[in-house]
This record gives sequence, C-alpha cells and structure tokens, in this order.
Amino acid sequence: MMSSERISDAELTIMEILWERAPLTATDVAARLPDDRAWSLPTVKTLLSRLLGKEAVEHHVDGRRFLYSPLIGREDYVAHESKRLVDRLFGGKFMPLFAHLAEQENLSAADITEIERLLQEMKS
Amino acid sequence: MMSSERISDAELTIMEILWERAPLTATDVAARLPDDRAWSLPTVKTLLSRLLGKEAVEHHVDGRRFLYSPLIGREDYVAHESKRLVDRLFGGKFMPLFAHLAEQENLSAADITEIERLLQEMKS
DNA sequence: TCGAATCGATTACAGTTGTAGTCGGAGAAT
DNA sequence: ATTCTCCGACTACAACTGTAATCGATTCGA
Repeated sequence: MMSSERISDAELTIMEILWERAPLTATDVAARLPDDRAWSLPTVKTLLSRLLGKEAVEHHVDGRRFLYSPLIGREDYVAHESKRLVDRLFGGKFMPLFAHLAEQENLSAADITEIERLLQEMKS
Repeated sequence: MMSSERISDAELTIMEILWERAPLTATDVAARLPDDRAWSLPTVKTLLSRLLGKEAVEHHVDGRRFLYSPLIGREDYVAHESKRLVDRLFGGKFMPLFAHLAEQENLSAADITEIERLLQEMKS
C-alpha cells in the first residue's frame, strides 16, 4: 500500500539510495548521494525524518544510531507515479500516452521489434 | 519553449480550461472549473497571476478586465512532464516505461492490435 | 449623481519543500 | 573523570502551493 503523502523530489533521491541498498545509516546515505546532490548531513537527516513521518521508510535502532530501510517498494512507487501522470495528462487512458511516447521518442526499428516481441508474449 | 518553472497541480487545472477555450476572463475560467474544484473567484485570480508570473499564460486588456490565453502549448507541457517522469523513474529510457505500463494496464487483445497498427504506421 | 457591483492588486496564512544550523545527551578517547 | 565527537531532535527560513479575504478604483444601474 502507498500512503497518500507524496514523496518530494529530494526525498526521492534518498529513496533511490535505500532501494539500491538497505539498511543504511544517515551517514551512509549521505555518502552515497549523487555528485549533483551533495547535501550536508543535516539535510539528509531532515529528509529521512520526513520520510519516516510519511511512513515511506522505517528505522530500527543499532547502538546509538538508526538503520533506515524503505517501507514503500520501488515498484509500488513507480506504479503510483505512472498512474498519476496518466490520470493528470492523458485522461487515465494508456493508449494516448503510448502514442505520445512513441512519437516523441522516435522509435528505432529495433525498438519496434522489441515492443512487438513484448506484445506477442503478452498475448499468450 | 517551456520556461523552467513548474506548473503546480492547481495551476494545471486552470491551464486545462484555457487550453480547451481561450481567451477567457477570470470569471469565465471560474465558471468552467470542474465540480470537484469549485474554487472562489479570488483563488482563480491568484492562480492566473502566478501563471502570468511563470509566463505560462498571457493576458491582454479588454475594457477593464483581462483576457487570458495560454502561452505554453498543451503538447509542449505534456511532452515536458512525460520526459520528466521517464527521467526520474526510468533512467530516461522509454522501453522500461512501456513495459511497466503494458504490464500494469493489462492490455486487452484489442489494445494490442491497436498498438501493432500504430507501430506498422511508424515503420513506414 | 451616488451607491452597488466588479476588477485587478495586495495581503494572508498554513502546509510542503529545499537546504541547513544548533543543541543536548550519550559514547569514546585519554 | 573529563573532554571530544557524533547522533538524533529541534529549529530555521525562504520559496512555492492551496486557498482565500480585503482594498482601492472604476463603471454600471437607478
């Protein structure tokens, strides 16, 4: 289940780190930040606290620090956000989004073949 | 061109109205709000002002009121937001998003046929 | 002409977000 | 035992959002 509170952009950066590897301490998380988001440790702690409040992560005590782990799965989050986009911009319909993406991305012949393969698989 | 300022959820509601029909006065916009977002006129005016500030809409004077029109096209906005989602959640790749959506949506046989038709069209 | 209705502009105000500083307590080092 | 270090908690603070009230000017109706 996805709690209804939205995960912000900065918070998502933290989630990605925890999805890749958990549990981690706040310091560990800070050490794994991408270069273009080299936040201070206090900032990371604030974001972790907020994620705790949103019940997106949990922590358990390890000596005198916390080990954080995701509570929301990446799959759930991705599904949720994808649906949100489809609802907001494509009237909840999948096909218009697909058409838009296909056109936008200028699919290569290889992409098309790959998609056809995926579709065949689904048929069965 | 899309100015980099993000359009918020409430603001998007206004944009949708203007995309459907423009130019409109603030009062016209308010009258066309969906039922689940029956905001007061002042609220609509605030949102229009913010959209002006973000250069997402323009207005021109008509007697003593303004007529508002979108400056950003819906196509551009949709493309922008779709790309944002793909970048944030699918490493900028189209295929993973397609796979995710296809699985999620549980495509019907008719959908699949439709997609195949679209793909054929693209091939040529 | 004088009050009523209407406009846009300004102000309000709480909640979220991005980004961080500070503080009190608990452990670690000496 | 005392100091230093590190942790989580709390505080900060400006920008953005959602939602609106109010105010001064103008115009319309009586």
